[in-house]
Amino acid sequence: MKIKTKKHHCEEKAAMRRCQVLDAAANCFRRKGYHAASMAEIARESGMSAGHIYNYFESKEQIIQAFVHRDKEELFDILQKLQAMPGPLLEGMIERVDYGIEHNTDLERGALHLEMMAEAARNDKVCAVLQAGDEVARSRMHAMLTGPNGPYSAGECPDLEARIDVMFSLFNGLLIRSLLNPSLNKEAVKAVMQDLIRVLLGEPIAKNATKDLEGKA
Amino acid sequence: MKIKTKKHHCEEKAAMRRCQVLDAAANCFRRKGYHAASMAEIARESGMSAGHIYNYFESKEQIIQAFVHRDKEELFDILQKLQAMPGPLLEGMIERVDYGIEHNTDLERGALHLEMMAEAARNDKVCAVLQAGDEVARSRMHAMLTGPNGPYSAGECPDLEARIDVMFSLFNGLLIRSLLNPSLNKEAVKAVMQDLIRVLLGEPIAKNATKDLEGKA
Amino acid sequence: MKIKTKKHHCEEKAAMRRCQVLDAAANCFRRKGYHAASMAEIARESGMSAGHIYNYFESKEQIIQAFVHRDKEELFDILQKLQAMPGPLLEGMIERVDYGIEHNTDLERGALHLEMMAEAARNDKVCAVLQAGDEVARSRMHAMLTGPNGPYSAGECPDLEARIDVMFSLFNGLLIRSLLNPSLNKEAVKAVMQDLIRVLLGEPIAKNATKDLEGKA
Amino acid sequence: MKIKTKKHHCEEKAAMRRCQVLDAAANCFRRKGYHAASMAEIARESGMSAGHIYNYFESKEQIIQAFVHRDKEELFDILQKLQAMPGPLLEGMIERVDYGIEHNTDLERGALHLEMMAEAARNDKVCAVLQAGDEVARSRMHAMLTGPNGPYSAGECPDLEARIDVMFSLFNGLLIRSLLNPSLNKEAVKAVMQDLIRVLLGEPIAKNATKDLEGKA
DNA sequence: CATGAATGAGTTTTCATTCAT
DNA sequence: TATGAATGAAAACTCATTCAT
Repeated sequence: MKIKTKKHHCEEKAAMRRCQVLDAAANCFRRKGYHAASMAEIARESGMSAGHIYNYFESKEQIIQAFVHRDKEELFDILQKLQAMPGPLLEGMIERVDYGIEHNTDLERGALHLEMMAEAARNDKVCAVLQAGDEVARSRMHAMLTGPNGPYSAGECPDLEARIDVMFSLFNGLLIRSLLNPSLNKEAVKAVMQDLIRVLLGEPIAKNATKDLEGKA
Repeated sequence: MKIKTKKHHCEEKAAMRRCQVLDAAANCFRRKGYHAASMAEIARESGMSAGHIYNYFESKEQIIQAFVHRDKEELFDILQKLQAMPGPLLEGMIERVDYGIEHNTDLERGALHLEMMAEAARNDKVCAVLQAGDEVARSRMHAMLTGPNGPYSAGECPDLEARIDVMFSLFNGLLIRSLLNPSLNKEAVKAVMQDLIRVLLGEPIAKNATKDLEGKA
Repeated sequence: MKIKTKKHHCEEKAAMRRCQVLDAAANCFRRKGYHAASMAEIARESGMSAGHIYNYFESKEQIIQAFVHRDKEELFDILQKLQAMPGPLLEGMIERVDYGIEHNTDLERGALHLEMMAEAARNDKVCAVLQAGDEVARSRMHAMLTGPNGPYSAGECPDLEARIDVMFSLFNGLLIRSLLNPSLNKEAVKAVMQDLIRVLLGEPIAKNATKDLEGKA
Repeated sequence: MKIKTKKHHCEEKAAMRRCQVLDAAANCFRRKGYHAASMAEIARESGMSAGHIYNYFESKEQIIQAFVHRDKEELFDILQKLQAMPGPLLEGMIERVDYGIEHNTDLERGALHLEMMAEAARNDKVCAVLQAGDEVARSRMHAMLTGPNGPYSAGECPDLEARIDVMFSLFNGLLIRSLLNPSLNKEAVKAVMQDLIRVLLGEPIAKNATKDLEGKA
C-alpha cells in the first residue's frame, strides 16, 4: 500500500542527486563501514537532508545495493580496456599487472571493497549483485583468453575456468595482503605475479612445472 | 592507562571467564557478524550476565580485539603443523593445499574473516593485531622455506618475501573468490594452485618462466 | 486571526479546489483513517500537488475540520428526506430503520466516524463542529416529532429531548456494536429496534411499559 | 532470530512495571490518542526510560493490546456484580441503569473507549480482543437472562440475542451521545432507558407494541 | 563475584510544511 | 496558480554500558 513510484520531474537532476548520495555513501562507508555509517552522516556528506535522501532511495539497504551496482561498472571498464588493447592478450595483461596491483593495494579503495565483501557475506541482495558481476567478469575473461588474441583456442584448456579463478584470487588477495602487510614490496610482488600469470595462462603448466621441480629435487 | 584497573581475586578463574566470553563471541560473530552481534547475545551464549562481562572486558571493542588476537593462534597452529611435518617442506605444503582451500572457502569462517578485515581497515587496534600476526606468519614461513627441509638456502632467493606474499595472497583471495563464485570448482582450483605453488616456491622462476614463454611465443 | 489571509483571485475556482481536496480526503480518511492518511496521499488522490493544498487549507488539521463540517451535511440530508416524506412521521421512521442500520453498520464508514468521535474527544474544534451539527439534528428531530405529521403535540411530552437522545444513542451505538459483534443479526436487530422506536416515540411509555411488566411479574 | 524471552528475575516487580506502563498509557492515550501518544511521553508519564519499556512490551502495538485486554476485565466485573445480585435480574438491571449511564457518559473514560474503538476499526489484533470480550459479555448476559433469576426461560425468546445487542448498543451509544450532546439530561435519559429496558427484556414486545401502535394510529 | 534492571544516546524512517521556480 | 524538491522535527525502537543489589 506504500507509494512506491516517486516521480521525479527532472530525471536528470534526480540522477545527479542519486549520484551525490552514492558518492557521499562511498566516503562514509569507507570511513566507518556500512553499519556504522549513519544516514545522518551520509546526508551531511551529500549536502542534503536525511529526509530528502528517501526521495531517491527507499532505504539505507538500497543505497548500498545501488552502490555495489555502480562499483561493478568499474570492473567492467577494466576488462573493456584489456579487450580493446591490440596485440597478444597475455602480454597486455602482463603489462597491466602493475595497474591491477596499484588498484588492489590502494588502502582506501580496499577498505571499501572489503566492506562490500563483508556485507555480501551477510546480505544476500548485495551478494547477488557481486556474484552476477563476477560471473560476467569471469566469462568475459574466458572469452578473451580463447579469442583471437588469447593464448588458448577454444576447449584446449579444460581447467581454464579454474585458472581464471586462481588469477582473480591472486588479485582479490591483494586487498587483504596490502592491509596485513604494510611493507609489501609491490615491485617484487609485481615481478612474481607476472611470472605466475605467464605460467598460469601461458601454457599447460602441469608437466614442465613438475619436471622443473623434479629436476631440482 | 585506564582509571579502572580491574583486580581479579583469582586470575585463573578470570582467564576462564574471559575464555568463555571469547568462545561465545566467536559463535555470535560467526553467526551474525561483529556489528550485528549484541552484548546481550554474547552474554546469553557465554552463560553469564551482560553486566558481568564488563568485569573482564572494558567494551565490546575490546572483545573483538581479544578475539582477533586469539584467532591469530589458529594461523600459527597451521604453520606449526606444517613445520612439524617430516620430509621436504614443499611437498608437505603441496599436499596440504586442499586443507588451505577448504579452510578459506568455508563461508561462515570466511564471513567472519572478511569482517575482521573490513574492521581492520578502519580500526587501527584491530589492524595492528592482524598485521603483527601476519608478520609472524610471514617470517615463520620464510624461516621454514630456508630451513633444513625447505627448498631454499638462506639468501638464495632475493624475492622470497614477495613470493611468500603472493602465496598468502592466493589463499587470502580464496575468501573472496568463494564468496563471489559460488560454483567454484575446488578440485580444479586445487590442482592449479598446487602447480602454481610449485612454480612459486620450487625454484627461481623468473628465468625459465620467461624462457617457457619465449619458447611458446 | 491568522497573518496569512489567502486571497484567491477567483473564489469560485478556489471553492472547487477545496472541494477536490475534501473529496480526496474523504477517500483517504475512509481507507486509512485520519492519522494514517498522509498529505502526499491526499494530494495524489485530489490530483494536485501537496504544496498547492496549502493554498486552500492552512494545515492538515484544518482539512479534517472542514471535512467534519461537510460530513454534517450528510446527516442533515437524512433528516431532510425524513421530513419530506408524506404520511405519519413515525411510520416513515420505522420504515427507514433498516436504512439507519445499514448506514451505521457499514464498517468503513463506521471506522471513519469512530475516528471522528475519538478525535472530537480531544480536539475542541472538531468537537464543536460535531456538537453543533448534533444540536441541529436534535432540534430538527424535535420539531418534526411535534410537527403536523409527528406523533406529539408541542409540549405534550416533557421528556421528548431525552427520548430523542436515546433514539440517537441507539443508532450511534450500532457503530460500535457492528464492530464488536461481527455476527450481528441485522434483521432481528431491525425488528427489535423498530419496536423500541414505536415504544419510544409512539406514546408516553412509562405507564403501560410498567404495566406490562407488572402483568408479567 | 530475535530474543523473545525476556526473563524477569522477579515476576512480581515486572507485573508492577507493566502496570505502571499501562496506567501511563491510559493517560496518554486519553489525552492524545493512540497514534499521537509517543513512547517518550508514556515513558515520562510512567516514570521510566523509553528504552526500558521495551523490556516489558515488545512494541507500542503490544501496549495497546495489553491495555485493551486489561480493560476487558472491567466489563466482566460489572457483569459479575450483576450476576451476584439477589432478587430478579431485571429489577437489578433497571436499578443499575444509572450506573451504566454514569459509566458511559464519563468523558475521560469515553475518550479512552472511543479511542479503543477507533483503533479496533483499523487494527485487527485490537479488534479481536474487543470482539472476544464482547462475545463473552453477550453470552454471559444471555445466560443470566435465561437463568433462574432472569425473565426468560431457555429458548422462550428467539430474538434474545438481538435484544441483548440492542441493549448493549444503547449503552455503547451513550459514549458518543455524551460527547455530542454536552447538555444531555442524564436523569431523563435514565428514566427513558429504564422503561426501554423493561420493554426490551420484560416480555416479548412485538405483539403488544404493535397493538399499541395500531391502537393509536 | 554476579545479576539484570535501567538508562539514554543513537538508529532508520516518515511526513507536515515551506519555498524557489 | 501550481509544482515538487527540500527540510527538519518528530517517531519507534535498539543496545552498549552502568550500577544498585
